[in-house]
Amino acid sequence: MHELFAENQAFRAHGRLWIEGPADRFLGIGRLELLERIATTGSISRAAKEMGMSYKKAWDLVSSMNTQARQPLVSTQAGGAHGGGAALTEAGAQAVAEFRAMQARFEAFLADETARLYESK
Amino acid sequence: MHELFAENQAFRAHGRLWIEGPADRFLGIGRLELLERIATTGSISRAAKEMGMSYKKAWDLVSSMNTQARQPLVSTQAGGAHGGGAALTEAGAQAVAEFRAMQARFEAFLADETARLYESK
DNA sequence: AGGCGTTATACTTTGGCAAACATAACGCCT
DNA sequence: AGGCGTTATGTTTGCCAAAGTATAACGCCT
Repeated sequence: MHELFAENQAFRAHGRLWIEGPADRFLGIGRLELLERIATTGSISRAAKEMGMSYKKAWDLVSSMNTQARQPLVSTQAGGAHGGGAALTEAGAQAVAEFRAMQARFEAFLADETARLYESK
Repeated sequence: MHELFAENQAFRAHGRLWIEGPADRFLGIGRLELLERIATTGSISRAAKEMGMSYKKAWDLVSSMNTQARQPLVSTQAGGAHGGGAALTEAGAQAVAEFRAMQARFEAFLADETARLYESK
């Protein structure tokens, strides 16, 4: 047992991981979740509502990702059947898959570091 | 070369790492730097000034760390020679060393993930 | 043609939090 | 005793990012 950190595992390694783009933050856990919900709901507004996020904020995030990436991650249509909608592009689906994997490796790293806090020297 | 991320290495994995304590954030890169400067300057106020941080904020951070840890990380004296001062305790020095190492492993992880963005599949 | 739900974008308001300000206490030192 | 630089703590101010409000355009569908 480690001397510094208390016996009841009250200390844990936490963190945030994201990909920084040419202009701005490009993709983090929040944007990832938004992309996933756009994929399942077929619309930015429904994805935003599910996350308790304003449509404006969601749209700004999508815009930030689309303008930074070589190819847009989300394709949109204003008007049409059901008023329009949005979907992931090929590049969008690929970005989701890659960042999910990166995030999983990060969570393994954090679990490892938390364990290390309590291992005897 | 990867299809998603542009040719000029404009995308990089970034992140923040910290140790969450029983009540609150316990130790991150900002608090670490503060502790290190307390060690070298011998005072909270000088450490804060070096970092462009208000004394109050620095004191609040020290207080948060001292109350969460089993033993205080920083010992202080109000009044006395030169008005008083502050120093790292044994536990404080140990916390600095351990978190420095954790942060170094994290930076290696980030460099690895950045490289992975550009490796061919 | 008009309705609907969506995307698209500008403008205004608000809330939370960091910074600034203020004050007291402490204990050596001259 | 009084000054000094520090710790210790409460209160106020200000800022800016987030949220909210408003409006327009789009294109299927009845």
